[in-house]
Amino acid sequence: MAELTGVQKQYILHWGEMGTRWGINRTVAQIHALLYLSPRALPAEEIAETLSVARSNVSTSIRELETWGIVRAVHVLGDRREHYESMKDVWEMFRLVIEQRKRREIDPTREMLRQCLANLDPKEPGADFTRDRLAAMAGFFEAVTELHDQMKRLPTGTVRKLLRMGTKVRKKAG
Amino acid sequence: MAELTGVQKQYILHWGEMGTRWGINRTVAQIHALLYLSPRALPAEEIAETLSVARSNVSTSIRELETWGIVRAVHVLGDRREHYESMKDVWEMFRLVIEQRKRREIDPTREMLRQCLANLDPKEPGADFTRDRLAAMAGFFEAVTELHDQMKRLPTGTVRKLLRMGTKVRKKAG
DNA sequence: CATTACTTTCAGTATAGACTGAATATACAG
DNA sequence: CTGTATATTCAGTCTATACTGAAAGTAATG
Repeated sequence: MAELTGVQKQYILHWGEMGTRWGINRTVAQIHALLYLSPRALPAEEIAETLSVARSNVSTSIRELETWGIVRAVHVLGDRREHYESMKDVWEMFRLVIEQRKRREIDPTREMLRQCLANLDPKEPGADFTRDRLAAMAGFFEAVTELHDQMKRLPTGTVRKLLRMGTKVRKKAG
Repeated sequence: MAELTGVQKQYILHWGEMGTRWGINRTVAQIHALLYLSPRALPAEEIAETLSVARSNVSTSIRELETWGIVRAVHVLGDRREHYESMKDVWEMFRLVIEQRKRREIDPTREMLRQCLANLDPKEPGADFTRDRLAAMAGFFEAVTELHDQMKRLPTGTVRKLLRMGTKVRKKAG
């Protein structure tokens, strides 16, 4: 098992920390960090040793990363074990994560807001006020969804191009 | 103390749930939801009763919301107690939260990546590979920062306008 | 088909962070 | 000043979630 370099340690610890702040399990994030920096696919056993976590914990965490679609198992000739590697395209990685978090969190929230607006009894005291607040929030989430859809249609690399165009775009819109 | 309507309950519970998924304390999120839907500012006592949490818990949570800048104390004539109200402008609210999370999480990550690139020993095995990975990640975070800066300069409402222009913008960039 | 290598599951344990309530601090009213 | 209303702090408790290790499951090998 290769020891971690100082830089790897720094990156992995930070990434784990950031993960927790965004509702992602620390170990899951650390494993992702390790694989992202690894030039070769690693077997679960080695991941467990390197990060000092239980083998079973690696198993569960890897599965989570696989469901995100940012880690996959590969096979190495002459080795029965699964080896895991991370996707290397950072933009694609975040695109996948964002798309899925949108599906799991934004979409249900939009649905909830729609439900609330539907359930709203106009005879309740303050119903008008409540409707305004719900509608404003719903509008925001619709916009976020719109933004996401627009981005999704862009081929990789175009977002970066758009950013460079930023100033011009702002002028047109302003 | 006013009882919650069904719609309020639904909204508050969902909002609390979403909070936890994004690393925000459930109670903090629930209090925000309650205040957002409330047509009048509420004293801490009433918030505690309505949500069935300890008065002290409300105190702490309110302070957190105040540091985000999305809740503030107001005074009611003939009442010594502080009453709390939420900002109602949804866009501004999210702008504040995003700006601060960027400062707390994106900026330190950029810094960490810079540090890592600086600390990288070119004699270490695989240093070139590591540098590539770090640089790619750093590029992404720079882009996110750029995007954030661009947005920050837009007056409220313009983002919505831009979204409507989306298709045209995509053509220009494509 | 027995053995070995590897992976997953899961019941129990550990732990970080949330929450409570009593104690303390603050500030207003009389 | 004294008493009362309100707000904050903090030590201890609770709880949701992460994590472990043993047991069960799966699959390759000889």
